Amino acid sequence: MAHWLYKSEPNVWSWDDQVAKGDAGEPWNGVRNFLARKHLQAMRNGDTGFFYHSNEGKAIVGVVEVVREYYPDPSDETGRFGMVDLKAVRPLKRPVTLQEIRQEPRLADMVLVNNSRLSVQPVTDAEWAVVLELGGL
DNA sequence: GCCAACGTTGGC
DNA sequence: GCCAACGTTGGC
Repeated sequence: MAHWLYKSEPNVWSWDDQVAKGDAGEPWNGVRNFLARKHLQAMRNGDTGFFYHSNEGKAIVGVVEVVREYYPDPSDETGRFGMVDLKAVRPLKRPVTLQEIRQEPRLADMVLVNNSRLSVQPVTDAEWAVVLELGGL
């Protein structure tokens, strides 16, 4: 099973918003980047990912799961981009901040550190375990 | 609020 | 198919 990281500005779509949707999940729409699309297309039902708050908070705050695989994004007029549905699984006991991630040698290769602008990123199994550990899970 | 980094667009 | 210009993102 693969792992991912999703970035969202909390004033647009926050972890609390995601939790409020419950098990029904919510489309992760609005991606307009080809590399991010590639990652979305590679996702499978049951894949888990981190929910990251950019700008405000700058921290990984929770775990989400893919509940619907890639399908067209109706908000994309060009028809080139799609989305997946995500549901909230559980929050981290404590948020893992970007600062902590930068200071952790085992996370030096995380995409978040090296290409912070990519909105949907792959996370390796090793990185997944380290972040869960830092987050108290 | 600034600015660096990056991805996309469009002219040639 | 290249590359300059532009727009956007996101950390600080």
